[in-house]
Amino acid sequence: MKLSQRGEYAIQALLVLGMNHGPEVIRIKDIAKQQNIPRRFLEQILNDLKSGGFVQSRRGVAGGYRLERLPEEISLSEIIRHIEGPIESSASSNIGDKKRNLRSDEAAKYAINFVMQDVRSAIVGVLEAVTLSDLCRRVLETQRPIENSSDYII
Amino acid sequence: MKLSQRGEYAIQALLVLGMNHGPEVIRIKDIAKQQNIPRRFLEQILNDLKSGGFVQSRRGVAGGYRLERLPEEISLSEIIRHIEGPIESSASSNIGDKKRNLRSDEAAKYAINFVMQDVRSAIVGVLEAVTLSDLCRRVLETQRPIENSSDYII
DNA sequence: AGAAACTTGACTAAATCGGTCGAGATTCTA
DNA sequence: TAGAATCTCGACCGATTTAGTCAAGTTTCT
Repeated sequence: MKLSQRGEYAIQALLVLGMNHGPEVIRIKDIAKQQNIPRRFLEQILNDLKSGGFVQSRRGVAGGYRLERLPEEISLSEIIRHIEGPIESSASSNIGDKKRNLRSDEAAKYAINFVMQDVRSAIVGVLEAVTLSDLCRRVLETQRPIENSSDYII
Repeated sequence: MKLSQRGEYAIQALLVLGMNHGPEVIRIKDIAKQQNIPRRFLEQILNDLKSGGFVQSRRGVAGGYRLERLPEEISLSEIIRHIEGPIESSASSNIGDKKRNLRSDEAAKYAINFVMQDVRSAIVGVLEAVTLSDLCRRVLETQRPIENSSDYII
């Protein structure tokens, strides 16, 4: 299970928008700079996220992006499914429910597909449980681990 | 999580060898025909499985392949790991244990990687639990679902 | 000796990936 | 109302990966 660069960038961008969640809008340029993402590439990705209903945009000189939904209501599985295509491949539905009189290669593929379906369920299970705001929290913890630490007295 | 064609063929081939497990050897040609796999491509794959210690080969006119290990002792995770490369990407180890003073893109990547690690564990968990012989059993069930069925009386 | 099989490594066509680019549409501000 | 800043849309491109082919071997049986 490898997350594509595109997918990782998408989550990074959403993470920035999630960290600065509010009515105001953030420019592509700033996201690109902060997260070190190629700007033109990020344009594509944000556009895609917009058509997926994850973000809103404002054009013009004071334009930019903001989240369209609450960070608590966006799960990683949705993001990844939209950006990388469906996690559960539809290949299984070819044979699907016949289950009888299969050629031996079909029988083999069917059995393999059965366990791959379990794999995909497991993946979705994990990703479903993690929201954008969960991820934001983790970033905060990572970035400010020193506050309230006892060995930080002058 | 998409299984590559190569990976699917590999499992299909092992499945054939698992179904006919014994001292005798099975020809590439027959596996290819039964599973409808391009013969030249299958040669490559079986070779790869051989170097991975999954199968043995015999050359010459009465040659062919057989399993090197018992079907009960070959897990899907091993097969897939060998044929598709490691499931757990090593990308995480770049940052890994610093966890402090990260640039914001590093912090984001770190958080993302954390959950992806969970995803990979979940995948491995499923694949680890399924052996080749489990898969063989399933194929048998699929191919002969009618035996002992009450509506199969002449 | 010859046929039948595996072995090895190079090769190729097509798809995907990561990314760039140009030209346009919108909106703010002076 | 001009111009600058910003998002928008779609075409394009080079590198890598994937799926598969091929040729020339080597080994073994008969």
